[in-house]
Amino acid sequence: MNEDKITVSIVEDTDIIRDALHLVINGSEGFECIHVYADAETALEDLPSKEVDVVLMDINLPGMNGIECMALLKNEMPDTQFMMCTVYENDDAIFSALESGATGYLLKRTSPAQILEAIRELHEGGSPMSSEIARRVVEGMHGRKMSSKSLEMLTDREKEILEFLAKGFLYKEIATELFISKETVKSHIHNIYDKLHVQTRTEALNKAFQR
Amino acid sequence: MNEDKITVSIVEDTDIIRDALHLVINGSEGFECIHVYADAETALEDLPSKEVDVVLMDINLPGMNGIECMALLKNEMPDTQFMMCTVYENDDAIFSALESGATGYLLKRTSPAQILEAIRELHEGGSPMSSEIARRVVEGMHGRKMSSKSLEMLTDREKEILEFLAKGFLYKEIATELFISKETVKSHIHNIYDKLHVQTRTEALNKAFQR
DNA sequence: TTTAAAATCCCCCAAAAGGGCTATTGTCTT
DNA sequence: AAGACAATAGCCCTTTTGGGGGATTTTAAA
Repeated sequence: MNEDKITVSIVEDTDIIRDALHLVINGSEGFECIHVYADAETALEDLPSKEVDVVLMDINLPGMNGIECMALLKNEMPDTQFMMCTVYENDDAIFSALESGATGYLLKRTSPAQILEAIRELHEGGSPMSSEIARRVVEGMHGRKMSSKSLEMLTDREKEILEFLAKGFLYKEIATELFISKETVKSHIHNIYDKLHVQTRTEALNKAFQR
Repeated sequence: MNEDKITVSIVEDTDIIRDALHLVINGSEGFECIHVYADAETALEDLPSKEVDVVLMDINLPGMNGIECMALLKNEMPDTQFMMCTVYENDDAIFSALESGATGYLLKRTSPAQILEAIRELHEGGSPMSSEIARRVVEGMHGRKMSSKSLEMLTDREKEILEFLAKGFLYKEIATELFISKETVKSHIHNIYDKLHVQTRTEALNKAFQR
């Protein structure tokens, strides 16, 4: 009877919000809120022994913050989906949450109906994000490929060799890979460094890609 | 009278789809489709001289593909928002589109109503993505910080030195920065390489960060 | 056809990186 | 007090990098 319900846990320190979420979720067809926690430490103790589909995690918690807590929990519960649910919309919080394993990210002003919809979407394999969040994420990716400014001066061959440099290949390995001599590889790299105004491999990679 | 309309252009080679989008957009309150193109080359010639809020761009075009076309257009029209609209959902297409400047990414099976909603969202500063796409993007970010598995074995000092390695510092520069000898830096790096099972700086950085 | 840009290769040489090994000094935990 | 670990530092040695040149060939453009 409830094998088709989506099970949810909540980690949220503000009583009113926690209780409201609890009520909304339990009052909705197809959802069941099975645990609530007021802080990271309690959640860390109790949650790993349970099975739950989705965890709604606040970031601003007393003591350990929600991102760290989520990162630790995700290790022990790799199949559980974590949705950050917070007022923070600064890039650091967003990126470190997503990099640490969150798959959804909602702002607190999201309506109950949207939260339920997001939980369902998360459970079905999507990654619900408030649209402002999505934009931040996408903008974080812009211009990652090649800082076209410097890179467009590179020839195709040079870009090809740059790819190998990025993979950490030795000159002689690149030479073997491309069926050319080590000296030629050196020449190309010399030209690449000239064009990018750098002296070392790492500088070149930092300039060529965004990192 | 139409300063509040969202102006849209379409680049799409399939006649039926192009016409259908055209009709849907022009038939909807608040939207106006002002140009349509059947291929990248024509769009590149004509679009930069126009002003348009949103461009719907197909990826699979005859001749130049939509991603390249969008990258070139984005350079000349930095304020225009580009939404990729395609059947492709492989990671390469998604990432290179977003890295090249797209801010939205829809799959073709999206309904007309959702497409209109997405255009509006895009125009208002969001980044509409089909949920499968969002998940791919988010998964692309997972584990970017530090592959905690290998990195948690590093001491604080070692992590500190790793940061300098990432910036491309020479051993002696790191030594100066940290007020220790070059030999000590070398020792730390040696230990880092041991723990990460690598032999070179670039390998270490590739393993430590996700790139 | 002349020119220019790419791609190819070689030599010399110095600086940097990295492997291996040992050793001292703290600090913390048993 | 003993053991473990971290941070510090040094020495010897090899490989890799990267900076200078210079040279040839192929390809593309003017």
